[in-house]
Amino acid sequence: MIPAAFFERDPVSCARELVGTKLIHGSCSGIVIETEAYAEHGDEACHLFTRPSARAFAETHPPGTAYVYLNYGLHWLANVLCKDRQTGSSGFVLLRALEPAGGIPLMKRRRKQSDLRALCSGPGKLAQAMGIGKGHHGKSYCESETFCFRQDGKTDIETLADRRIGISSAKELEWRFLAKDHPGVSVPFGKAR
DNA sequence: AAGAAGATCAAT
DNA sequence: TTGATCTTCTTG
Repeated sequence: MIPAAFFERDPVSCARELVGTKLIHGSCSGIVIETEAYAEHGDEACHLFTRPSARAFAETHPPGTAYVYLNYGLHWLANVLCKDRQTGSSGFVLLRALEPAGGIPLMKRRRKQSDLRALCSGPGKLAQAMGIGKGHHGKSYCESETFCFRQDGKTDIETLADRRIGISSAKELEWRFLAKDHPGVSVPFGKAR
């Protein structure tokens, strides 16, 4: 499994390098094909800028912890907490899309959706398909083989940087990372508004 | 106490 | 393009 030391860096590096790894939860797994970085400093879109509760969370949890929250009252979104060893500053990596790998029948049931392409092609869909929700908030991705990242994903992926999706501030930062030409991403390269 | 905004998704 | 649905934060 990827150790907590991996997340003791800035969130942009973590987000970029998570692309191509494999996310595991129980019997389900998928190759990470899209992520976004959110940083404590210089990023007004980050919850660490807008939400006191997120700052408290970052202070009381170690790097590699899941930060899971409900968005629009409907969708759970899964993040990983990062803390730079050098600077001490924090950030999050939002998991935005996977290429389904294992446990696909269960993912289809959770999503009520049989089209492989539509299973994990967005942060809300990904969390729903993988069964990640409220109960995972505060759990470490680095302590159990049944909830973690592994390096046995894909090594031949070319990763591109692009603007982030669905935010109203700090739109110019190219902190979304996606697998080049992959059909399973939430929004194709260059189509972010 | 009440209002607004929000890292989305599926249906129209 | 819109409605669904609720938590968090801000304002009064």
